[in-house]
Amino acid sequence: MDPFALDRSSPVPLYFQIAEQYEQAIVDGRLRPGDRLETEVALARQLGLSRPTVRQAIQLLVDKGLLVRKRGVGTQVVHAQVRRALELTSLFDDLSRAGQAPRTQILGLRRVSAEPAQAQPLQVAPGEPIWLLERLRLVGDEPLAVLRNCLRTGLVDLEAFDLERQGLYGSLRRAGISMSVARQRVGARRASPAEAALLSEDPGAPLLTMERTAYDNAGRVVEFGQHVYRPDLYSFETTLVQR
Amino acid sequence: MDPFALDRSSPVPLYFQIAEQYEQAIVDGRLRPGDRLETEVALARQLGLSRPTVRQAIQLLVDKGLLVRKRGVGTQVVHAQVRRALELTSLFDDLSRAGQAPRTQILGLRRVSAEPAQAQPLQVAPGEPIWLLERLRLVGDEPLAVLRNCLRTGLVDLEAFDLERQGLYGSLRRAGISMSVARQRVGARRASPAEAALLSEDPGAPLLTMERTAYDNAGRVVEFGQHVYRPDLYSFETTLVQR
DNA sequence: GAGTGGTCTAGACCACTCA
DNA sequence: GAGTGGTCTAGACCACTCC
Repeated sequence: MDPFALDRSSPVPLYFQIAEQYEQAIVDGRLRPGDRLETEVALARQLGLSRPTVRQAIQLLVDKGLLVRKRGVGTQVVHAQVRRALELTSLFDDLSRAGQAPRTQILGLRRVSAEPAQAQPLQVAPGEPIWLLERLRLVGDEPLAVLRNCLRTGLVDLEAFDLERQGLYGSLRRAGISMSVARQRVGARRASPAEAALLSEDPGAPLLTMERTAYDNAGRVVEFGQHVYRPDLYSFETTLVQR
Repeated sequence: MDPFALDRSSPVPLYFQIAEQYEQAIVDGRLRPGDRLETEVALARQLGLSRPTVRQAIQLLVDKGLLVRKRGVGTQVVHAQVRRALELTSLFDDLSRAGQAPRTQILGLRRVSAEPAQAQPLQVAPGEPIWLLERLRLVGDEPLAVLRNCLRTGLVDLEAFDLERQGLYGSLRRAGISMSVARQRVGARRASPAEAALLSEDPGAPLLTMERTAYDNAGRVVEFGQHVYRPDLYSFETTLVQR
């Protein structure tokens, strides 16, 4: 490993700068699966930092599934091909980063009265107005997913944003709304006739489903989504870490 | 919140004791969604601990998606019905804890020569001997999933364990092998005729699929699984946290 | 016995939020 | 301006692994 370049005047925390450089080294192949890192104490001495700061950096990468630690032994790069972990982002971000040129087609955006099935996850009273957004996601010319989202009104005026270009999460970020936590459930079912038509699939074809409820950093529900994906074009990848 | 009972002679770390008691309070309803916790400094003073220790406890629950923090504001309980997050466990554990009396039927356990498709994820040479384990999981009398696992030989003698009663992960734990990290991919596809017969489904019915590679805390591949689930009986739940 | 990561202390300064 | 969480320091002792 090359020496680190730390910028103490940067607003980026030191532990994050360290973690970024290690992550890059792993992705680049400068650190290979099974390689041992230097000990936390040695690293702290070399970098002129305290051990807790170095430890915080390593912990970040352990949580991402890139490193494994063993007491009395040391810290090693995990023996796995590194792929991007599932993060709290939208499908739009996922595909943009994969360079696949996603497009979005708005099928409908309107204010409706919340039905009980929508009101409950959004934690509003039934009959209250909510945003209902339906979109078709395409990658190239292939339809990929049908996205259906419910949002509380009052948070943001969705019609003011270019949802086709920025995606929903990008628009929310621009409005100053940042997601903090999300719960999601992934399942499967047959395509309805309408979904099959939109996705160029046979009726009854298997679809991957995802339901997600997202919360801001005040713990309030921001968004509830029910999405269906073509399983030949999309799947969900997660890294699980024992804590 | 009631005062905490900390046991400094316990081998359980103090930060974990604190986190456990908060988690219990949230599950019990003594702490309700939106409730504010006391400040980290105040908590440290009351508990007679340093602030970093208290902070470590809170971080654990933030990572679990139970609490949200906001600088300049405070720490709150997230506005969500609390459900168990997806952890690094097996389906057997999942169902046991849900009180659903899972059963396992071993369809086959044998040593085979690794085919390339099996050798690659296990990181052994093609043709090397590996364990191949096929099981049918049932809940009550309903078939739930077909589980197919490949393991490196040499780690453990699978025939020495009662896989029907303990599950695979339980057997590995007994053999002193603990999982540290796992990567998994969830998708969907049609049932093959054989799978349909095992799962009491129609051929071509939609199935939920999961591929998982698990690593021990030396970063070595331990297990590679390809599983299919009946989507009416099982789905995958995850909590995503912005870091 | 030497070396590792796991836990913990008792402070410090800062950026941010809100009144 | 007061109070919050975010970051960072410079140590300490312990449990565990390996030789």
